[in-house]
Amino acid sequence: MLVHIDHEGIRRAGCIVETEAYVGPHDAASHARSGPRGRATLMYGKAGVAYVYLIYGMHHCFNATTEQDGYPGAVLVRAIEPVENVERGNGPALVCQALRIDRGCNGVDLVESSRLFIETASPVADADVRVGPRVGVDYAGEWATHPWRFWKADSPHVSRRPGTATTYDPAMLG
DNA sequence: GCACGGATTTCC
DNA sequence: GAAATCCGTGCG
Repeated sequence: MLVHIDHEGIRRAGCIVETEAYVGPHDAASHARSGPRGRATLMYGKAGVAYVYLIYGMHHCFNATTEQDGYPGAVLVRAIEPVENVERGNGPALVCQALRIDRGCNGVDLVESSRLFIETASPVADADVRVGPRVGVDYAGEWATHPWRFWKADSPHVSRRPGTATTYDPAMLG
């Protein structure tokens, strides 16, 4: 569950039901593809940090950094199931809109922070996880076909996109 | 310095 | 199917 407490102390939260992984310097779909510069610098830093960026000049996307310090990685939160003071969050930009997350949250340590963090609430069983190609990264060639999008089966809160679904196999993760 | 396009959403 | 709308990246 992703939790954000805004400037007025209002707590908003939702269970994460859809994510995408962006891993490694060679992932052509990742912002880290151009090296540890600019906004992607955070992806090269330590894990557990909020990476929030502006997309299409008007929408925000929230990521949590992953992997070891020096090796780039992040998980994009694409959808949440409303839990507290949230109406809808079926899409990366809508997640940020619903939780009032913007670039002011960029760089926040999700482990240490008391205003933006992730809680383990009701984990999704492996059997309910669906896997497919990432969305909106067709420009990335072969990397666009990697099955690095994960969502909760039959959840009405995942972003509405046509997607080839396979079941999740924990062994597939290297 | 400047042109180009995007990890999206919404409306025609 | 296309617009809305900034900023990082790439190239000069």
